[in-house]
Amino acid sequence: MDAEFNPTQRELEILKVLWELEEASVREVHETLSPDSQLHFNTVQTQLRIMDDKGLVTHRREGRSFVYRALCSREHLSSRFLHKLYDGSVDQLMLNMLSSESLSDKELKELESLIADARKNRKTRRKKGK
Amino acid sequence: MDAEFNPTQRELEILKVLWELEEASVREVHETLSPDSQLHFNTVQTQLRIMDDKGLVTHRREGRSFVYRALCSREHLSSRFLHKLYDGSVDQLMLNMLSSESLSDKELKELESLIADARKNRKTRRKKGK
DNA sequence: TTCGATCACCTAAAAAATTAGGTGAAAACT
DNA sequence: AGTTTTCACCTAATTTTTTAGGTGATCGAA
Repeated sequence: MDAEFNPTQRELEILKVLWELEEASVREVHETLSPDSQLHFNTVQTQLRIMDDKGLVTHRREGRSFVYRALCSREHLSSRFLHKLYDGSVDQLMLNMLSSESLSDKELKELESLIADARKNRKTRRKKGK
Repeated sequence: MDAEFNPTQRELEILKVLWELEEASVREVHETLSPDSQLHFNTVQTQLRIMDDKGLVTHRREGRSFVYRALCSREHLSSRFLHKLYDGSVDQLMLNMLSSESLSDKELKELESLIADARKNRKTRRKKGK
């Protein structure tokens, strides 16, 4: 895959649908993405074909139609984006997000326990030898 | 500013330069962005003008040249991107990043106290009104 | 079996992003 | 003073993204 990969706005939306549905035909993507058919069916189809060319998604045949699947995960994408933005210093990002208004108190509280868990898991993992 | 704002690849690079330098003339941005002048000076200049039109940056005159400044922070941008990607459930992302190998134990520990601090500060701020 | 719906595929128009050439004015240098 | 450099500004070519029309094949229903 491309190292310098940056999904387009629309590509992102399509990826989100694929992540949600795991796998989806053009029709399914189209209907999920644009239930009121603002977007033309063919538009989505072309987009998916282009994304396929780019190596962003794959497809397999199922009967008469194609079933698409994303080739990169949500985490992969966000991680790459953040690394690009913060030049690798992810903890800097974390700090920033924590001090920003973007997280609710609830999220903050949840985070606290998440981190505790993460640390616990690390220890266990290390004892078992990675 | 635009609610549905998505910076372009190049726009992102330029923003990064502006974040780094706080403020910068076209020349400074150009030289930082492309020290070997792969990119034409005018290219950067045009890009900055467009970004100015979009409300992504501002400029002020300083002598004969313009000095540009970013109108959105790194945190703002990443926060927005992540919210878009994760539909608001940022803790999901955090969890993922925590379980990844990108953070050391030390960083993890620091984060823990950071979160504690953040929560404390929130409470204080709320008591004071706002 | 005929008709309409659905599909992949081909094509291309429209819009946006990216790049840079050219001009004239102001500044700096010689 | 004359030449070169630097700048904003104007313009446009190129590329990429976004959109969708048209064709023919296949499938299902009437």
